[in-house]
Amino acid sequence: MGRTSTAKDRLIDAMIELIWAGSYGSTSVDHICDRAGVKKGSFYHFFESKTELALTAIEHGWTEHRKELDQIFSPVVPPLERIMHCFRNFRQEQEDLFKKHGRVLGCPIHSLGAEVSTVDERLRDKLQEILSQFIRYYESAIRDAQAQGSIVTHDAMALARIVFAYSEGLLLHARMWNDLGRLDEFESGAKIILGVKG
Amino acid sequence: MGRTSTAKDRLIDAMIELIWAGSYGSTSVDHICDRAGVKKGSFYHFFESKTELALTAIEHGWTEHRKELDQIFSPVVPPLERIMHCFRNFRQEQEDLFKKHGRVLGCPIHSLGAEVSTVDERLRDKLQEILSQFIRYYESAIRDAQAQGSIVTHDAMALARIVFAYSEGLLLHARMWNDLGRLDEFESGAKIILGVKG
DNA sequence: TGGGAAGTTGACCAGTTGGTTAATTTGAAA
DNA sequence: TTTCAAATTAACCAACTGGTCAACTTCCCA
Repeated sequence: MGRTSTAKDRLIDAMIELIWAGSYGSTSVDHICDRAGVKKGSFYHFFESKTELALTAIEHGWTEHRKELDQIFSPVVPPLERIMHCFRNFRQEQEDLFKKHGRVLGCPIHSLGAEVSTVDERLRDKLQEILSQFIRYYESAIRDAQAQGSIVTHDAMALARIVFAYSEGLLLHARMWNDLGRLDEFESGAKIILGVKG
Repeated sequence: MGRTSTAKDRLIDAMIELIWAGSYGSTSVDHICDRAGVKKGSFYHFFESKTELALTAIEHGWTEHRKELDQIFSPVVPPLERIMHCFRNFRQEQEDLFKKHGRVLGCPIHSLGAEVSTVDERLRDKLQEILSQFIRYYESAIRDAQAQGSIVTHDAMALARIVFAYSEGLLLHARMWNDLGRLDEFESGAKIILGVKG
């Protein structure tokens, strides 16, 4: 079997951190290796290319995040509460990152998407796939809310897309202004969009 | 006085195009020079650094864009029509870019902001400034709509921010999916957010 | 206990990065 | 027509880019 190693995971973690804190372009293979405590030779032992590691890292991050989302969006929870809880979760996550990095980092999928979608189609496809999955959480919650009568809409999907676009926009602003306060509007904004009072 | 030259403008145009079509990271000084038909020595004759050119280019692009916005958001136009017209204008602009580049490019300020805001603070500040100015168009239109009674809200600024975040999110999706169709929702989405029927 | 698969290492590569320089050409204005 | 400030050019730089490789070490498992 040969020896075992944690280098692969360390590389994945380093990649996620560096892209999130900076950008894809600002994250060089050397930086990744330094951060992970891995020599470049080992890097290319585990990954074919930088793009390949990015792909793996994104996939890995999403798989982790989905676990949380599946709990937050559990059908057991009242539909609108799911969405509000999700937003509160975003805010908490950004707060934790702020404590660690001294910066609001926003959503890595979107920041990365904005950067690479015209440049690297394999990354773009992967990011698309993740976002397509993400929006389904909103979609089904909104559909449930509609069925339950807590909101009124004739097009749950359209509403989900608005909420989604809105949340991304807000996260991006929080990153650009390095201001957690921007995320306070999350819930009130969602209520306005969904037409809920309170 | 010495000789005159258009090289500076050509560099600015090339920078805007390349960043918009790709990213800041994917846009090298050599690429810019090639595109502009300018030698690197001349580049550094006109600009201190790549960042300096980016700053100038962004400023220049915004100055141009503002001319259009000032017309679209003229107080003479009914307030909600201003916003709808602005969105139709976005869509038209993206359509033109699509014809030219074969890609939906989205909003360069946001794509760039997502990429560089944690990395280059001078660029970040400039982008912040532009976005802060932009949102004022929405803000005053919404305030006018409120005064005029065509919408009901107790916080025009908050509503403006929602519309703004939403529009950015949508533009980013259009870029990521390379799909102009995503921009069709612009007006209907804004109407839902603003609580207008139709 | 030892064989061998798996992980590690550092030296190496060619191409690109942002940026510099000194010499040269140009053309607007006096 | 001269002048000289401004523009152009090509050659150059060190640092860094993503990526390769052959030799070497480790340690799981039979």
